[in-house]
Amino acid sequence: MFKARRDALRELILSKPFVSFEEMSEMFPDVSEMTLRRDVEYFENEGVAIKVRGGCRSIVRLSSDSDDIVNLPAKKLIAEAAVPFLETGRSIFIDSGSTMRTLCGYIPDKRYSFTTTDPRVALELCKNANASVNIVGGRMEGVNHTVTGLQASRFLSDINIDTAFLTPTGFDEDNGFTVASFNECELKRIVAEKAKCVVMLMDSSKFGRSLPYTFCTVEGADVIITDAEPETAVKRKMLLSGVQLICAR
Amino acid sequence: MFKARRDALRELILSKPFVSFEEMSEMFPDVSEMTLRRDVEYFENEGVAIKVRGGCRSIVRLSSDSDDIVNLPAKKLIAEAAVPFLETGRSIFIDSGSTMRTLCGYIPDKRYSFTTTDPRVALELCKNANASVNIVGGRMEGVNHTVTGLQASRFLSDINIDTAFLTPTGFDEDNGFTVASFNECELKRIVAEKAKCVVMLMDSSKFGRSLPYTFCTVEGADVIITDAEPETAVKRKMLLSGVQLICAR
DNA sequence: TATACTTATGTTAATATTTTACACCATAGA
DNA sequence: TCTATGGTGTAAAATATTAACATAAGTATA
Repeated sequence: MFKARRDALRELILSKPFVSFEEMSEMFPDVSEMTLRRDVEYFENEGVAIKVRGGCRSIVRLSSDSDDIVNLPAKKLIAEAAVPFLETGRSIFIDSGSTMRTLCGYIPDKRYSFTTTDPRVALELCKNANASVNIVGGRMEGVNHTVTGLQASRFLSDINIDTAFLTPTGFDEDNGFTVASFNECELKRIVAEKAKCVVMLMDSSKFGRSLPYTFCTVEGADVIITDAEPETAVKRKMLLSGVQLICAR
Repeated sequence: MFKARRDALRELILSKPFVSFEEMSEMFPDVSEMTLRRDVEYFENEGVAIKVRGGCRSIVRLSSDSDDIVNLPAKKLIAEAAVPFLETGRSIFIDSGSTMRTLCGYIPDKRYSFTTTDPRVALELCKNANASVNIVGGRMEGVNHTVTGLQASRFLSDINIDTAFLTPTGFDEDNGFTVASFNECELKRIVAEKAKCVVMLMDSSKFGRSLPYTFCTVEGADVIITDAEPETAVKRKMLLSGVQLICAR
């Protein structure tokens, strides 16, 4: 029955932003590519996906707010590399920012339990029917749309965090991971300290930039995911600290 | 300068769901198709459009949450009528929902102090540089994007509310203002009880509908703003309760 | 149960698009 | 002025998509 195939295919498509015909063929080796093409055409008519060269993209995964994210291609690579660190049944913290919003598009619809300080991240995550989404309450910063303040700190102190996905505004060897605002730093620091595993997502434009407030040192991170090799000295320091360094490309 | 071309092209792309390379070439006969291809690639990286066979599609025209608000004209009238009840220097609560999102567009940029349960409302309010915006923390409901749960209740109990702008899902004479979910009801009830002034925004489609959970009675409201006269009996009851009834038209 | 009919699928050739690679030109900074 | 950078054009090469027809598998009707 072709219905079963379509259902499985739909799930695959909904689970990530892009699926190639190659992947589909791998998943369904017993039907021809032409059939899969026709399936995709069907999904396009259904409004589930749109056909692109080489495969298709799921509509729900297209981030809705088209505010141009700088360095989007790098962030996409990083996001993809970060997905394997998600674990169901654990408490996962997702930071604020465009890198995290990009990540959201790559998160499959499984029974994850999320907490975030970014309302836009929360909205994206809510598209996943199986996810449980918590948003941290508090004062919202007008510019970067992150929640901070006393209420936010209190909120966080009440919950446990297994894995935290964080992003800095800058990073260098001496000061570690830094941000521009005190409040934001405070929040991230709490999260970094509570989390059993800190996964730092950082595109290469952050390298060599240092901002006033450090929320985490190199040693404080467990995993660093980036899109380019850092300088040798920096790299050595990371590896000596026992950090797992991933260069997505 | 290629910038002018890109800007014009961006506008074209944003104006409709699909633009073919043919159309683009027609619009810019003096550049090669290859250049337009490269432009489209640029837009794809920017997150503005996605390449498809034969041209490109604009992301804003696809995004799933370009949710058409039902009965928008009525909601606009109601929103406009609600603005005079906003006061600077007071703690203002804004409910979740499309009526409230409509309201946001009418709020002038003054030194208001807002608290809301709706992340989309929060994002809208943040556009006002002078506003102070607080978002209630807690569990986010996937469907209607409102925050509820124990954390949310606790959050609310810590703050004062002067004026609360609320919306019901249904309203009738016997049951008052009702909603479909227990958690949502719980939250609204807390707000309605804490607020010194309850302003109920309700388009006429809510009349005569009754849902399982009542969060506020007619007497509990101070102002009711709607777009059509309620039945005489209902109207009499409202006026006898000392409620200020406003029919925006 | 047999028959016709619809629908899903496979195969391959024809077609169209996309990419690649390289050359060229203009502009801006040294 | 030289050199580097980035935008652009051209055409061939690689690739993907479509179209057309053939076949199988269900489905409905007599």
